[in-house]
Amino acid sequence: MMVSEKSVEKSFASLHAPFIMNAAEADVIRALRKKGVISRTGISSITGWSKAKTSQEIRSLIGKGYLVEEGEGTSQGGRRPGLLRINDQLGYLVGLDIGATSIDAVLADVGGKVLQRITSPADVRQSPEEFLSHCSELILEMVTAQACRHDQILGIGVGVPGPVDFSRGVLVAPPLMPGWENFPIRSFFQQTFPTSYVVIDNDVNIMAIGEQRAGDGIGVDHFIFIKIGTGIGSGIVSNGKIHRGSIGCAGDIGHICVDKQGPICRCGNTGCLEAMAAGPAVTEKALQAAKNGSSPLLRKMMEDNGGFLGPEDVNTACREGDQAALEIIRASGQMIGDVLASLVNFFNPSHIFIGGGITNFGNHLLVSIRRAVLRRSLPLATTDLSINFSRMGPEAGVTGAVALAREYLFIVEGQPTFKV
Amino acid sequence: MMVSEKSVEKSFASLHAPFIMNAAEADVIRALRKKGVISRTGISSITGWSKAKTSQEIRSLIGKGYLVEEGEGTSQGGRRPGLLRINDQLGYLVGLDIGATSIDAVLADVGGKVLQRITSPADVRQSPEEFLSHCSELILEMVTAQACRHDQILGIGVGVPGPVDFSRGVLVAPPLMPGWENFPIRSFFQQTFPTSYVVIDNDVNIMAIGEQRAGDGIGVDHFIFIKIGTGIGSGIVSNGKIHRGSIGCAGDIGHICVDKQGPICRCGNTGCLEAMAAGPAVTEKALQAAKNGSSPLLRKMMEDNGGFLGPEDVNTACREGDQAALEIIRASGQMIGDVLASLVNFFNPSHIFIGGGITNFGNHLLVSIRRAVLRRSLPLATTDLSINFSRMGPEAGVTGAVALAREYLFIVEGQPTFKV
DNA sequence: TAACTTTGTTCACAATACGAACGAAGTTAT
DNA sequence: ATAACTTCGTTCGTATTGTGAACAAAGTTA
Repeated sequence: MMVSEKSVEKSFASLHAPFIMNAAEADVIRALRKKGVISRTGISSITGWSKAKTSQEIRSLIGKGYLVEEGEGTSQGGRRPGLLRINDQLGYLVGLDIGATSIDAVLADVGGKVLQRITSPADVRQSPEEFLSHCSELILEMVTAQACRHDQILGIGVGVPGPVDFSRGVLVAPPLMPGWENFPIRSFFQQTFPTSYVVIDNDVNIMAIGEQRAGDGIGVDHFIFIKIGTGIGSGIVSNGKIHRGSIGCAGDIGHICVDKQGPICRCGNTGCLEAMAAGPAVTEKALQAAKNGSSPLLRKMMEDNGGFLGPEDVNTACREGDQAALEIIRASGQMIGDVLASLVNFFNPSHIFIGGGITNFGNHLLVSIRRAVLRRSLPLATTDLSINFSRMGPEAGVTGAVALAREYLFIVEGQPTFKV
Repeated sequence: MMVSEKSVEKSFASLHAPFIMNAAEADVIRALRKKGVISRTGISSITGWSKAKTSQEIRSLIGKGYLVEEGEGTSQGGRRPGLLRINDQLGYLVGLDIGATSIDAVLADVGGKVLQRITSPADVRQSPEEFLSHCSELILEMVTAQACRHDQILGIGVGVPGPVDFSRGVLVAPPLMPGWENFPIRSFFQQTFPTSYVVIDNDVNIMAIGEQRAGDGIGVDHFIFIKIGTGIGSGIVSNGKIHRGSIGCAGDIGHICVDKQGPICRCGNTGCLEAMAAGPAVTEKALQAAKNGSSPLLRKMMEDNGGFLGPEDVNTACREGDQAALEIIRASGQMIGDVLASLVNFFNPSHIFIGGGITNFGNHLLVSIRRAVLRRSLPLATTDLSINFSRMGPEAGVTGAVALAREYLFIVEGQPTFKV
């Protein structure tokens, strides 16, 4: 009686994160993470543990509900292997990508498979409480839609547009959202989702993580992810790990100076990359071209738009062969490329991924960036360098947020912050 | 008989690197590395192993000759602890810092204590065989002077002025020493010193390692070490580890563009930092000032020198209050600072250490660098940033080379490249 | 149908690591 | 000065951990 009651309690409790395990079990989980579906013998040969021990640990993990059997594989000339996988029904993960004007949220299973995605307009100038309550509602909306319980949310990964003290999980002097400084995002979410582990990171860092876990950055040790949109930022991966810097503001390349005689930036300095080459600068130049007559097409688009032009208008004009628009995009690409050239010399990455709203500017932008980098970097640093748009599109952020949360799903005895 | 013979053989063989040990023994060694001299109980509490097990492993390590007893410590209110330390007589390490015109070599014991240091002029344009033979002779000279055997050299750390493929231990497309490309430095040294493990790294990287292990960089996770001399280079530490980049040329900031209208650099581009702010540029500007009459003092020094001026002359002139010399140094500092400002935004280090020949230019240079960085970097990135000269002087390189070699002294069963 | 192969479990055994007890060496309180 | 406590390190019995060998299960191939 006693024993059976205890075991029932335990199997229920085990549905709540974090999942505690020993080192050998962690090896098994790691092997499963890598391979997805694999046999006991396969796990044994990956982990190095004997077949006997491996089998035993797997029995334990199945007992706890972490693993499930997934039918049988094909015979390799003998008995068919019994396949195993991590129990995706163990619970759910949430990824949040907080932008200045919108929230991107996904609900995924513990395997990282996205079940639902929501995008919602929002204003980051709201108070953190209001804004995050909105986020919680979005999560609960998905929870309801997917018919799961809110206490099955095991991890929440959050990307925010500002510098983050990663270990404390708070924003540090964020220019876009001053009221958020030191706001305890982690405990806010844990009030509503007490079963979940909450990780906060910079928005570009989570995009880089997304690229590293689910994009073309898999297996790449040194790369830079550039986000070009309203601002310009970057996520840095060094030796396979995110480089966040001393106080978490690494990658903030938007305010690198490209021209001391340039226009004044919102940061107060002159000639910042962001002020000269990001979205607003591009549309500003386009408006000038429309007004001063150098581009009749842009002028027409402006008039049709009621006096406004967006980045996508410049792109359209460029596609239709408008020289002024092309020149604006080229100039932007060259300035970005000049900055990247310095960073390539300094950091020697093997890949640069470019993402963010400006991505659909297409090849003209990419070509000018590449050309500038090739011209100004050391030949050695560029021989093995690829510069490309991220193929993950707008999903890089939330994908990375989920991947980040997923890292902290399991906890190993003795090791305070173990990542599987 | 058999047994005793065997054990003699074993204890002799154990004098040759690498020293193989199990995981628990490695924990003991690691604790000893950290504390230097420590009791058995102390090791037990650091490693987490029980007193019984710790004692046993220590007995084994003493038996192998890796550890020695170091008298007794002071009582903490009970029996006096028996102190232990790593056996410094185990063998010796060599650090080599190869410069364009000189070799800096040290012989150290396995504790890292420098026993002897030699500096010798050399020309890197020699063939690798000639040059490295010269290095070997220097090492043997020290070996003789210190009355140790050449087969007691257990590790050689080498810093070379060029990009290094660290895992293969060869230079990759080095501009200063084209004939060295892919030359097997490692096996060259192992012919003469078959008992030693040879590690090759970039010259600025080993300076950064020196700063990290024995200088003000101890415990600093993110820093940049800048070397300013004939050229300008940097060593990068991210998350406590050297960042070498995709092909090993990370940190090569000398060819970052500071002025597109600037003079032509030896790399072929225009306006590189190196061409505008490094040693040769400084002396060139000083010569101009001497010739065009804007500095009578420099003119006099030039004439006394037979038409030449060195960086130290500019420094002297500056100290004596010469305005032209001061302006030259300030301009150099500002350009370096402007580049560093970009790197600070990108990398967010907590420390920048400046070393190399130009270091003794003193405060004028440092102040202008700091001022430029503070003006052009994000305030957030500079709040916690310290920019200082390295206090290790010309010994940073060799110290780092020894530290690097020392990491590979012990090898743990199963783990291919374990660092203690 | 017999002879291999591969998978996974069982079980006895070896090794590993620990706790408790103890001896050794010192310090502090009375 | 002596008793009582502390700390250090070793010894030893024991519990735990992990393994290899044997075996059972399930299939494939000659």
